[in-house]
Amino acid sequence: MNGLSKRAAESFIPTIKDVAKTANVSTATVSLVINNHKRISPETRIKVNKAIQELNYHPFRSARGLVSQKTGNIGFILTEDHFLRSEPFYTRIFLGTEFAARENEFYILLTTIPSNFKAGVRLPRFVLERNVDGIIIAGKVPDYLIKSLEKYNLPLVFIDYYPENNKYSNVLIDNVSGGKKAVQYLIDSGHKKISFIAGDIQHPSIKDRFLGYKMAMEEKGLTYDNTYFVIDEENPARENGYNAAKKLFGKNKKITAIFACNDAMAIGVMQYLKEKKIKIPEDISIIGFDDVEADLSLDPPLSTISVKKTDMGIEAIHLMAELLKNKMKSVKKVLVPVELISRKSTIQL
Amino acid sequence: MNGLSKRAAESFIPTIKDVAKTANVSTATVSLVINNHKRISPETRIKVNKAIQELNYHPFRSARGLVSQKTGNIGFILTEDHFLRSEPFYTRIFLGTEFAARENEFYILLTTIPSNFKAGVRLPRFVLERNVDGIIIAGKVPDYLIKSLEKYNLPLVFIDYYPENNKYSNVLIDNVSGGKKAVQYLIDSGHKKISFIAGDIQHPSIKDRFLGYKMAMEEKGLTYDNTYFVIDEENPARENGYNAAKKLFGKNKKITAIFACNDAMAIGVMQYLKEKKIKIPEDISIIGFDDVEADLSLDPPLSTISVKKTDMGIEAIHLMAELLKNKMKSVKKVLVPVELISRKSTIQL
DNA sequence: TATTTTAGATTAAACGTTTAACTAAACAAA
DNA sequence: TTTGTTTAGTTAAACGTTTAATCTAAAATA
Repeated sequence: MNGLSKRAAESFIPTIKDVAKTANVSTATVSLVINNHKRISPETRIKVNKAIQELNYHPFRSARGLVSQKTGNIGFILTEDHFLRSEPFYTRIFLGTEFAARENEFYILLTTIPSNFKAGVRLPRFVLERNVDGIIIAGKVPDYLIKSLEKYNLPLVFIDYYPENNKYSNVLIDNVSGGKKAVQYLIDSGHKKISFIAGDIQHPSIKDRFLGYKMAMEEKGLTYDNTYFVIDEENPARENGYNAAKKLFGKNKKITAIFACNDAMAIGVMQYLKEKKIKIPEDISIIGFDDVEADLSLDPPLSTISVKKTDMGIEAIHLMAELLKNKMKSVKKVLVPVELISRKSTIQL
Repeated sequence: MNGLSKRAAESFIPTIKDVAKTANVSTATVSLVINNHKRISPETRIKVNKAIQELNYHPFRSARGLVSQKTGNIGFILTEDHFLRSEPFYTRIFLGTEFAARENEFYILLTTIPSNFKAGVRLPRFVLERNVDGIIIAGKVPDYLIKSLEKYNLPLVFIDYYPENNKYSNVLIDNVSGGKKAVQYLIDSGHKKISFIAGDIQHPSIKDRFLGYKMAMEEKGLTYDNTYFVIDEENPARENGYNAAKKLFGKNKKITAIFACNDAMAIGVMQYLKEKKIKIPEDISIIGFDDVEADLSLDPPLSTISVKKTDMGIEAIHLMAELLKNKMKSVKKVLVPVELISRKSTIQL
């Protein structure tokens, strides 16, 4: 026998006790070395580290978690809707967090909540079981969720959304300049009668895209009125893009270009135009926002404002890392730039 | 004071003790109820459950983990190469595991390892810290990794790869019938001189795709010889597709169609053909394997054998769940079907 | 009735860390 | 010399569960 723990029989996994015994110090000392506490002499430090090396010791995460109340995990919350939707937008953001988490020594726990999360629905398991140190929330979620989470005092970081009270750090798309770029591009291509189509106009991101639209129009001295907009759709989904297009052409026949608040709606619009034998882009140019995979398999491929989804996830992890380390409480906001992608759904007049 | 734990002052998070006190039983009893042990009378069970409800109690994961040595987490290992590559293939599989994990009450911890993992490189942190109950490995990984993992006695499930000893459960693409489908399709389109291009021909999946090629050719009574193949590229990447195409046309001028072992190589081939002003599909038809996002933005879009990546991840979680529940030790293998996707890179002769 | 078995609960130890409180030694100041 | 301070380490409790061993009362058996 080597005098080490009884686990020695099977494939030996050392504990802090084994290290202490080997280095001839107390377990407390080993712990202090691991967490590199100041009050350890260089000699002891070396001695203990040698033992750690020798035994190939690594602290057991669960044991640490129990006493320190820290898990090393970060929760990521998406609505079911956002997780399952055909266009992978939020899942890309999620992958971005996975990317950055590796460098920051975090693990990400993903969960979804019902899109209509409300009283009675239980919170994510990782919250209840206290299995995360902080939470990243991507996309619009019900206010009630945020209220419920607040009781747990976990740092929260939002992506592509922020609750009204505006007291959390977040990562946002530069929606205003995205909207502006889209419309400027259309204007530069010779369009003057440019429509804006949206759903969920209360959503901060959508509002901002609309703002970008208006700014671009006004800067170029172009006028618009209500017959240019259909912004009363409930949510910005394909079918509502279709419906909006129908409404639009019911009230305005002179439009030559459409800026849809996102690609999903743009796709719906295209479907409507096709049914009505309106040619894209010859009769109507159309540009979306988001740059989702589906854009490429459309006929014609959709021009759009591309959002750097991976970067958003990365930025969120950076924010979270700061929150967890510095305990910094100041709210920080990151704007992620966007890029115009010109494909075949837009044309020079 | 309510007589409950001292945490009561702040936002109160109950422990098992609080539940015990409230229900007037021992903590052991509460624990037994939670883990629904048989030897608990119905009355006690009800009483305890009532207390649990009342206090909104949820066991602390770390504490459970410490004593039970179970974490509720599953590790997912990818080589860096596979995580970062432009075509999201393995990340799709990963998302599949995330999808199924939700239903199975697992959390997935993702990590990457250096593509050339070898002695001296440390194992994934979640292994060392004993933070997972099992591991899913996607894509080809060095043998040394598997050897190293074996010491930890964790259930292993492989996706799209399996080590030589063949003693682990795994989820594989139906590569043989995929290869067959691709080539049958070309033959049905009138092609007779069909080339096969590959890298890493030792890889079981690639080998099987080649096997499918041969079977299809032979079934239709078509002959082939070495001038039809370039299979000595090191790995199936874009640049090697390019190189392989160059070699191919160096030794065989009569080819009318190419079956590339995957889309990455197919893309490389297309690049070569373009440079040489060889028209796709008029002069040469080309079909790939995998169905990655990039296929759609090619000119022309690439015909391919589509692999259900999400399904592969889901199946892996199912296998893992079985392993963890039943402790079933028998090796199980799942073949995921594939589908021919005809785009514009192939033509009827 | 006396004895054994069983059902249902409890006691107490254990899991592997961290950390507040303590101690002993070395040193400095008076 | 005494007293106080600093440094480097130890002791022991605590974190919140699970579970083997034990206990007790009731039920079953002889």
